[in-house]
Amino acid sequence: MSDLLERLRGRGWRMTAQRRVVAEVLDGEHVHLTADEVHARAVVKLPEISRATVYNTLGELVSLGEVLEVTTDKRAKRYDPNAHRPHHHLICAGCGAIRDVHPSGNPLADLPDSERFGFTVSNVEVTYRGLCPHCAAA
Amino acid sequence: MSDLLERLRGRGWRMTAQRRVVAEVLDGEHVHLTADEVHARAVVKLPEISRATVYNTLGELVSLGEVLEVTTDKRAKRYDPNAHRPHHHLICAGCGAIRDVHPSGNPLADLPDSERFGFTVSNVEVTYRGLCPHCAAA
DNA sequence: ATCCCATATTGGATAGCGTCTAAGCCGAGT
DNA sequence: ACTCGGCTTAGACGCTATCCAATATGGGAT
Ligand SMILES: [Mn+2]
Ligand SMILES: [Mn+2]
Ligand SMILES: [Zn+2]
Ligand SMILES: [Zn+2]
Repeated sequence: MSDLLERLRGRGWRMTAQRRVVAEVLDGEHVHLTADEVHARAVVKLPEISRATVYNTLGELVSLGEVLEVTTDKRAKRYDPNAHRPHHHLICAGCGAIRDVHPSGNPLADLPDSERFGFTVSNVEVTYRGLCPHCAAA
Repeated sequence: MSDLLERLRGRGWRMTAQRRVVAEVLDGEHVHLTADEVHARAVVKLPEISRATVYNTLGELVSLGEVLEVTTDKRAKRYDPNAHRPHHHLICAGCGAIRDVHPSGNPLADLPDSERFGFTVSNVEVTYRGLCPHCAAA
């Protein structure tokens, strides 16, 4: 993701201060931030950036395949900068902590043709749920 | 799910016209309805039922393990009456159609200890995405 | 059959998250 | 420097879900 700005420029993106700052926030920590969390961090570097622009930019990054959306519940969507290494997620039901995980095996191969109903299946998301060590102790 | 009312009564549920109607709606079609879709169908049989009661009842059925919540995107949660036979979901990115699927293999077993980070992992959801035959043709 | 009250229901207010719009701004090619 | 199509902005808006205080009722007790 470090050369994200180069790739985006190469795709004809007009480079603006706002887009640069959003990209920097995502590049900074490999965590799963909500749009408002991204906005809060962006405001530190560019105080006048608006929520709408953060939403717009995140949406574009998702369309370009540079960032993944993670929808784990009915609260805010989260944005995952780790789009280039396939992985799944492990979520604590107590505190909401999210960890990247890399299971062995390929769930796509586990779906037989007879269970595909003629669909063109292109993608699979696996979400493990449980309790983190801290929440399990409580 | 046909003896759902019996099971609920056995658990000390106070039986009301509203709860009966919500249960009947879920029992009727094995599809994945939103809360408002459940409400729309319930109103046909009990015109004065409120949205709040539908939300309350669905939440209770989820707590009791009789119905599952399916969160596939940032639109409305869907309620799955097929809670007693484990399965996963296949979703069309075009029209949003949802199908139950039964993959072979067990994704829980595919998550090695080294990828569990001390979590107590209790549950796994798999969501396949693609295009249904109709949307793939368009 | 009637009473009673803990529990359920109700409509409307409220909140969270995201999208949209109209007006002004600005990057970058010329 | 000029120009213009794309970008940004603030705030309005929409959808989904929850909360609330007032009212109604299921069903055990009498
Ligand atoms: Mn991730
Ligand atoms: Mn299902
Ligand atoms: Zn936790
Ligand atoms: Zn479709």
